[in-house]
Amino acid sequence: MTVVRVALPVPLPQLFDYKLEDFSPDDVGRCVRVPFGVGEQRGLIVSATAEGSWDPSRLRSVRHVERGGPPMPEDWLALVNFAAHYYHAPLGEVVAMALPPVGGRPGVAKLADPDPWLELSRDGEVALGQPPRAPRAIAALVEAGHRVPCRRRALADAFGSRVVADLLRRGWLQATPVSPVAQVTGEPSLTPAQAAAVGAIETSRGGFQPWLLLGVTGSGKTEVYLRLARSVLAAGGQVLMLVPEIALTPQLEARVAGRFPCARVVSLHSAQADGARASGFALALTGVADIVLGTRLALFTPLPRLGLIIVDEEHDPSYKQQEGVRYSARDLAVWRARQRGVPVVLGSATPSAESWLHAQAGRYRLVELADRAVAAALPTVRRVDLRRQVLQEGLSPPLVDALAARLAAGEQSLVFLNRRGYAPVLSCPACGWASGCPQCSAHMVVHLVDRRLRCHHCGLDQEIPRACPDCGNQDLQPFGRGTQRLEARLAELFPQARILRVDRDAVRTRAHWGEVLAAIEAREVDILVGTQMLAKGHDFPSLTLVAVVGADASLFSADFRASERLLQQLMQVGGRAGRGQRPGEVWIQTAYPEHPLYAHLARHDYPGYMAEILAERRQARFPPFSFQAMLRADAPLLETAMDFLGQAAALAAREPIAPVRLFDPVPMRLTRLARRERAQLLVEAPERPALQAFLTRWVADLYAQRPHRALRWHIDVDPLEV
DNA sequence: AGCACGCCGACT
DNA sequence: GTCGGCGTGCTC
Repeated sequence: MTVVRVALPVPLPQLFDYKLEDFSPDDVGRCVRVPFGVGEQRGLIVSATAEGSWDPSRLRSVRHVERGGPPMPEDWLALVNFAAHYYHAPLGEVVAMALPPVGGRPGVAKLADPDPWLELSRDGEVALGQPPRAPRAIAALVEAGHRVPCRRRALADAFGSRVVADLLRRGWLQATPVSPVAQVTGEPSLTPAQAAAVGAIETSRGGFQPWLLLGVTGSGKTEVYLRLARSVLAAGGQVLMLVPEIALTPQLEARVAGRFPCARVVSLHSAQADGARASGFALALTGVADIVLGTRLALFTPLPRLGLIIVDEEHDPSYKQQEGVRYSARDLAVWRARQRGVPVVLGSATPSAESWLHAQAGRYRLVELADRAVAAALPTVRRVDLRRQVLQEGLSPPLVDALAARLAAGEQSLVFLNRRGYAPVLSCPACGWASGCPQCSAHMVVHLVDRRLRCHHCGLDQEIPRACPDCGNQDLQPFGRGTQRLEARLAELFPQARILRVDRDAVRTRAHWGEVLAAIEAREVDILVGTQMLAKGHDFPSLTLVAVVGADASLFSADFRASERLLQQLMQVGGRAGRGQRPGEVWIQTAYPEHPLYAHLARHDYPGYMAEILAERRQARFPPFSFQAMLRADAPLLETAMDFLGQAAALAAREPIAPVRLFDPVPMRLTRLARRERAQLLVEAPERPALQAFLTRWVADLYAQRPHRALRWHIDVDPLEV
């Protein structure tokens, strides 16, 4: 009789012990179904003990152990365990998040390679006869009778899966091991900087080493990743490649798969069907997958042969999960690399302040790709001084002229405004009514395209009122500007131009996104109007002008990370310009042309501005010179949330906590969200261990509280928004 | 988080 | 007489 400790997806900071009659040691890491309360739960065995801490007479029995596949390996359990401790989340919740969804559990069959390399023998050729709809390559293969490996799926497409199954049974077709780098296609020559970067990073193969790969947009970071991947694959390793968003993956996916036709490339992201995610996970777990390409959740992929981790655009905030278990996939990637003794490459043109400081301190090694691989020069940055311009619908005359010039020259322009909708608020000039969201402390945004008012926070969607709800005035005015309004204005100014708006409202699906990219590439668009969707990693070779509208708004934000983020965003979107043969220009409309951020941007001096940011943060003792955690609480009434945080502060004050510092509980900036009032309490410490030690005690105390039933709370370690 | 138990108010 | 409000407590 063995007692197993099971992690269950319940918000309780503990494991649950169960009896397991026919336990075998490799059941550790397996999923189980167990009785829990009146119902049943699915969980994971994380350890086994001779006797648990629980009264043995009250133990219940495991109902079912899922023994259909290999258990989760020990290093994977250590990873989720670390994440649970570091982020102070219940292990069961971390496990539930890290494993693929239940509905898509792969069967035993899917654990094997679903599309293996097969080799056709001479005998097989005879039996096949004339394939009905053979692709040319396979037809040639059959005619020549060569022993050339090909994919099972390709053969099945050509001859039908029944024929292939029959040939396999007769032994005329055999599975053959093929090196993932047996074929490598489309390697261009490397620039000297790329070659140097690859050479440098390769010296660390086979051991833990974080690298910060600093490469301006267009300098060819991806090529460096692919070269590094190649040598890891050749040495029998697996590569984990993280990218910020799903929208980016189809392009990259195609490029990776195209480069290594013999490698099994698996992509993982949250938009996938459960089954696809589960089988990708299984292929990685069984060591079939050579390259795993995915968003932050892919960090939790089990990889028995892991040889390299790549985190592309490491500064991107989407690596931090903002709900549930609030983990940073980038930070965990570095931990994972250390755990497995492999290098990790953090790539960005605009590294985060955190990574930049690590590089300066020598904890990460810095490699730089200084030159653009695809274009001669970086774009010229111009600042349009708004104090000397009369704006018309948000556009200054010089900017309009610049757009007109590009249009005349047959070149593409992009107008960047990070605010979707027509106008951020509808208001009544007569009585001052504004389109406040009834559920949030925010304004409902005017969407003129479909005549709706929408709250961008809770999703509430209403018809635009014909008259003021307060005074009946029929002349309601949209205030401010969003992408829709900008698009409308541009259409007025340039009736002959083909204008395409690209934001989350206009581009809803992945397929649509692909069409949009294709249209831009085919030069079927003259002027793009878009949000940050357009800012990320796409090559638009005919784009020569990027115009930034309304950037000033985040220049003086209360969030200390706002300027870092703005600079990153502007450099990213500016990097879209001039990636073809022609040089690009970036125009920025601003009332503060002398602001150091714009000045550094104009000089393409990221390190220079980063030095300023870091000096300010050091002075103010903000991260990365201090370490933070945020306790957030929400409830229907603000008072409930504030009371809980007050109690939490009192708990902390029971013993001396220096050097940890607690701030006063405050309502969040967006206090009301979806009918819940939110407040937060910031905790800060000069060192991570001090913060962690405090959090461990504090969170245990918090779990022991019995707060108001409507109250929800969570801890956010290393919060991005303060 | 769920879910059951339990103790008080206005209905068929 | 009961349906149902949500306070309280528990889950190996």
